[in-house]
Amino acid sequence: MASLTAKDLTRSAGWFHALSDETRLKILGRLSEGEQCVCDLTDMLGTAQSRLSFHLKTLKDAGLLTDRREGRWIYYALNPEVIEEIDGFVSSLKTQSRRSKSSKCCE
Amino acid sequence: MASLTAKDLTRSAGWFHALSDETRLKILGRLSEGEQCVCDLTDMLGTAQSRLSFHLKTLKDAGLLTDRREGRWIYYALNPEVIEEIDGFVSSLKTQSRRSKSSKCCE
DNA sequence: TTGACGCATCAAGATTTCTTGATTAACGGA
DNA sequence: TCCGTTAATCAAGAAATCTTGATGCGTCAA
Repeated sequence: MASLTAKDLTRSAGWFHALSDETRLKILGRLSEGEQCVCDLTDMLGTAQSRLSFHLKTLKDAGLLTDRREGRWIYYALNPEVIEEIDGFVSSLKTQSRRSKSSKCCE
Repeated sequence: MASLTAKDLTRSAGWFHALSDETRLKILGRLSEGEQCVCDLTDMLGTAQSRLSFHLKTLKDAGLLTDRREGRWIYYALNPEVIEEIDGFVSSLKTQSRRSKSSKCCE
């Protein structure tokens, strides 16, 4: 967190932008149960297909999802590596926020 | 993550929106070293004062920051409680993404 | 090879967010 | 009290994002 390059900053902001939409959080919630095809997600969200496709692309472009085709269907899944990176980012922020909280007591 | 109410969803999306901007991530990086007054942040960012104020408000409204006045100055700091909540959210997503990854091996 | 299905992409408009410059409010010192 | 400083707020325009409906592309089955 402390030493983020400009590139890191852009990438991190991209992660959080991908997470900043309720529809996309619902998608992630569903995918956290495992890989899903687009058709199942469409049923769950009850939304226009192009809208879902837009949000899936947003998540995928940010690196949070992977996809694969199987016949006519396309399956999306969480990308554990990137999610670990996000977790690392937030964890380090947490650690530092606790440190700075305690430092306030002694100033 | 699995059982998010509509209200939770909105709140979580709000957190991530607050984190989705490079300027705001820089602010958080600075505040992770401890409380800072607005004037110091202005110097660091070299940006218009109203712009900084806008981003501080965005972060504060999402719950990530606290502020306090001391004479003429206003000090901002990370809000550890909310940052822990965010960390909890992302951690649970991480845990589930690992689980679903391994489940793919056995289907 | 034709038609139906599953999904991505495109274009256009609607909405939200961001930036900038001006104004205002709160505070402390002279 | 008056003035300078610090920072929030406002208004307006710019830019980014989202939604919708239409279109296109790949795949499978008949």
